[in-house]
Amino acid sequence: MRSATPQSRQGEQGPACAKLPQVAASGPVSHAIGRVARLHRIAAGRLLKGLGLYPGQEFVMMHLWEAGPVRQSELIKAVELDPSTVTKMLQRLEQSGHVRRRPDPADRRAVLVEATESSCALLCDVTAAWGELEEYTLSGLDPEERAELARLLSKVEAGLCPEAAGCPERRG
Amino acid sequence: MRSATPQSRQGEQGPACAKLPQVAASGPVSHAIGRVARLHRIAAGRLLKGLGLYPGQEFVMMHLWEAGPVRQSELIKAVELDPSTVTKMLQRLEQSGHVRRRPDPADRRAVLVEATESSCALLCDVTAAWGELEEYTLSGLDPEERAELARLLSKVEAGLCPEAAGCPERRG
DNA sequence: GGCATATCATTGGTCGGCCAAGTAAGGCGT
DNA sequence: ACGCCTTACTTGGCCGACCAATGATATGCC
Repeated sequence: MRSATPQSRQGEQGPACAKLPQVAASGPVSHAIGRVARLHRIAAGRLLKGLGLYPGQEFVMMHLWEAGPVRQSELIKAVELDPSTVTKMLQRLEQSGHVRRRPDPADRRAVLVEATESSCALLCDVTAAWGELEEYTLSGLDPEERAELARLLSKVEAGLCPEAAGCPERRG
Repeated sequence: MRSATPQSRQGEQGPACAKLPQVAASGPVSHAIGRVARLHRIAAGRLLKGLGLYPGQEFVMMHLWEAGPVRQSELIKAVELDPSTVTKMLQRLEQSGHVRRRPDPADRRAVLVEATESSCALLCDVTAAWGELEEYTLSGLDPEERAELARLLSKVEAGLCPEAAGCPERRG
């Protein structure tokens, strides 16, 4: 109801346009998840920018730092992303010198991926940035709330994740 | 060895690669937010797919359905996205017939956006899908947990959002 | 051995999302 | 009336992320 009298043309749209009181209010948690994730990602982006990484790449690098040279397929499983996403990310990470790739001698389909030495210098910075992000995200929540949030999120994740097969595909 | 004993080559990475116990475990909530949001978006995508919408577009359409013809700048404020994001989304929504745009007679810079009649037929479906998504997301949480999650998320959002100016830009 | 199938990775395309820059038009102040 | 700042949108470029389809290799089965 701000500018532009909302019902000006609204009522004329047709019978199918049953006016619901508060469309946007439906699914408050879903909305919140989206917005929080977006803001969180932006914050991550800022912290990572100075380190030469883009948001999302930290996960890959962290796994590489932690696990050493790994097969790409394993990396994909670890970060739980689409293979094509990882491929493209690795191409960019390779080009920016954070990662090295070579064919796996034991399996000519596979590719071994490892963090470069220079990238290892980032480990501490990234870890610090990540910790800072966590703190920034949770500022304003006391320890108890933080634990509860972590618990609830992992519960939601569990409900969202494994049922990829049985999740609602169509309505009805 | 195929799964590769994790420490096989690890120690050789170099001195800069100080081994941290669980790099990935740092920032558990941040990790969870990212993963939950991703899964949530995928679920939303599935539900929306049959309706001809892509995830993210629902917010725009919902606002248009609710508010009627609005200035694009107002839409941008409402959905809290980058102007360029909204521009491109609207171009696609216009092309797919969900939205109509025309210049604002009162301000020749501005553009008025409104949902098309045909798109209004989707209102109920989208609302239903959105409700289903909410339910699917929260399945496994009792009412009390749901309320608590909503509360915590909005607290996190509040902490993340307004301090866009004062948020951590660099480490230190 | 030889063929069907599964796995690994890549390519191409599409979207959402951001930033940075640019254009166009209104609004002021003097 | 002129210049100047602000607002409103667009464009181009880039990245993460998905899906679908493809080419290469391994492997299983007969």
